[in-house]
Amino acid sequence: MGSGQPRGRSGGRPTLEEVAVRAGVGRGTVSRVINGSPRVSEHTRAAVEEAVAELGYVPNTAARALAANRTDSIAVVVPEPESRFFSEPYFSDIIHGVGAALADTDMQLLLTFAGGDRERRSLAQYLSAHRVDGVLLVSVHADDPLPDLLEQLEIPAVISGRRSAEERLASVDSDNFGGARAAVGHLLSRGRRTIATITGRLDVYGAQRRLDGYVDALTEAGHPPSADLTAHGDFTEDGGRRAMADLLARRPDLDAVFAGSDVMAAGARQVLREAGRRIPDDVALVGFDDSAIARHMDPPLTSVRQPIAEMGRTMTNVLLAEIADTRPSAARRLARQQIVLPTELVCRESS
Amino acid sequence: MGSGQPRGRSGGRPTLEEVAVRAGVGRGTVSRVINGSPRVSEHTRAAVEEAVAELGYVPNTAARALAANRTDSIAVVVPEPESRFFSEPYFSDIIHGVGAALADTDMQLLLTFAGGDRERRSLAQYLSAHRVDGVLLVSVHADDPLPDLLEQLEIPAVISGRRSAEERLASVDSDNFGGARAAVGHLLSRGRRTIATITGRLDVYGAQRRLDGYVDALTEAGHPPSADLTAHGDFTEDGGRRAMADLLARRPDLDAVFAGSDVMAAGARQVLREAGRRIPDDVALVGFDDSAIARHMDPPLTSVRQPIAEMGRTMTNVLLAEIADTRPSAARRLARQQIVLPTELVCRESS
DNA sequence: GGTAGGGGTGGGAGCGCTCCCATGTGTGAT
DNA sequence: ATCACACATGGGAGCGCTCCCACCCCTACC
Repeated sequence: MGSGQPRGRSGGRPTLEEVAVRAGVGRGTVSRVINGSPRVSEHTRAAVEEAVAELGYVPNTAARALAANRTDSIAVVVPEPESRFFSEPYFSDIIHGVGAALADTDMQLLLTFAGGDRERRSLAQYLSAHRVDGVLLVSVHADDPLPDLLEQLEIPAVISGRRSAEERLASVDSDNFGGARAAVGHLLSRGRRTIATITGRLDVYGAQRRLDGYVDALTEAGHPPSADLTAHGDFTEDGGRRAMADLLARRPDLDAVFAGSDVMAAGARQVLREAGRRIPDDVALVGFDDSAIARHMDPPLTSVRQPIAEMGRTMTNVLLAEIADTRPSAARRLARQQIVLPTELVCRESS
Repeated sequence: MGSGQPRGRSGGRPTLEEVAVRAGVGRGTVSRVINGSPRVSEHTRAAVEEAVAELGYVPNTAARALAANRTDSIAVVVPEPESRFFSEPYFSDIIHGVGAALADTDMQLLLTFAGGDRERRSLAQYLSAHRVDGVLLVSVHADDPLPDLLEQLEIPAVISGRRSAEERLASVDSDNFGGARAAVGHLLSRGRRTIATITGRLDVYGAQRRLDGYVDALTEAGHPPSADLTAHGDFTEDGGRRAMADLLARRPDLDAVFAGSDVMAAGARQVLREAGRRIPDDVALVGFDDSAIARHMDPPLTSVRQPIAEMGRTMTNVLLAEIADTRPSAARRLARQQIVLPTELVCRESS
């Protein structure tokens, strides 16, 4: 593709020039009005705005992009092959927030997929061509080369979550540590004492932080966790099942489980059932994400809610600010924000 | 927004002209090579391709769009306010398919939201400005003016599902009728005889077709359904609850329920539970969509799977074909495709 | 040997906009 | 009245590409 015929040369959509003629002013003046420059008299501005309305003028983006060397669009990069990503509402919610934040602007949202090798290459090329003003990176792995490429190209970018404690890019994360602490604190307050945890992939920073929060809450309460109460899942339901089976084998006396995601909690629930443990009577269960699964599970799952849509909104606003920032790149680099949004424990019947 | 400074004028990215100089040919020739025109000698083509590779040349989209009056991008219009839309994986899956189909092309994917009135207006303006080559319409209501606008502007468009039996736009739908028939047939084959149904909003064509399929299957089997076995939901969980309560009140003897969506089935399940009916022992339950909820429900829900990602892929291919079609618009109008993709019954423990 | 014809090629003329410099035009200070 | 300066305005010069016409040269045919 990429060829295709030019379709019926724009059935006479009005141009800047025509607006100028109609309003009896010069092109430059119309351009100033369109772009909200203050250097136009009130009277002239009114005349131009009238002409714009009469003609139904809409600026041609391509021409503007060409002349001004900006695109008025940002890209969301989706690490597609992870089907986990698509099977959870995370993606939809982030996009939801991004869309909301963008609604107040003229910016367009581009969706790009960084799935296979080929797609990654063409994405790199795409970014090198500066075809977007900024990039939103969703769910990036620690070893992804994309953030470095963006830094090198000096393309504004914001990452959801972060890759490590010292993230160089601007980032918006949720308080995984605090959420985990709250979840475990809740279990403690319910009288549970032998609290196990199922972690996500620990090369994902957020998963590590959830584990940290678990350890911290228990330690603070004077019940430092023994190592055999921690099992590692990989964010999948099956991983949750395996981890739960391990835990039961090692510590049949456990009376609560904090899972690093709802999906893993779903797997754990199944194994607990099969082992004849009642939830929450014998074992309390808490998840993370507060996804649809949590509400529909039997019993409904207590879970830590992340403000995902708000993360999307915040990411977008941070990105727009970076794009608008005209200071030298060194200053911009120093000003990069690291935002952490609060999480919230949603109590249901599983605990 | 929409203003913002031009960022560091393109640190010398190579242009067509520079490639031409390097390859020792004219601009026109390079353009021909880039666009795969056959009117270039093998020898010249090789020289140009080498120069392109050496310089790392990437065409400037804005310039191309301006000169050729095409954008190489398509838009997916998302009817955002429907939170139902975002809470189900439908959206993600469609996008997934669209992305896959687009991976083979140079087309870009734009996401536009048609939420509030303001957004709708700016979308209309956006489309009027022909800023995309084509549009994918997802989940459109029967009375939405957008499709008509698109037709009038002669912008190629494909709709997911359809608005009525005689859809004027090209469309890709799943076989709702067949899926419902299969679901009901399955219940009949399991010996159920008093089969009720909970419909979605009947102004959604697909919901009507599911009801039609239900009626058809029962009629064909010689058990034409009585009217009191049909209750109307609105695709929400709460609607499912209410409909189920109605049904139980009217026909306490029912032994199976076919719900028009998994979410409504979830609501129904709850009411059945509370009424002391065991699933599937007393009442068999079948849903529609095969969403994550179906898998995680207790007991896991038998459901009709729609090939959503494939719908996205197919829609995209149909749209690309329409965009490439250069015949007069009357001929194009006649050639609009109406595609129906098969559905599949996924049997689980609820039936 | 002359004349069509065709494939291959170069480059002018825009596409519609922004940027910026040059040119008014009015104000206040000198 | 004179100068300086700010503000408002017009329009030339591109931005990088595609389209298309003119041109060249070579083959084929008369």
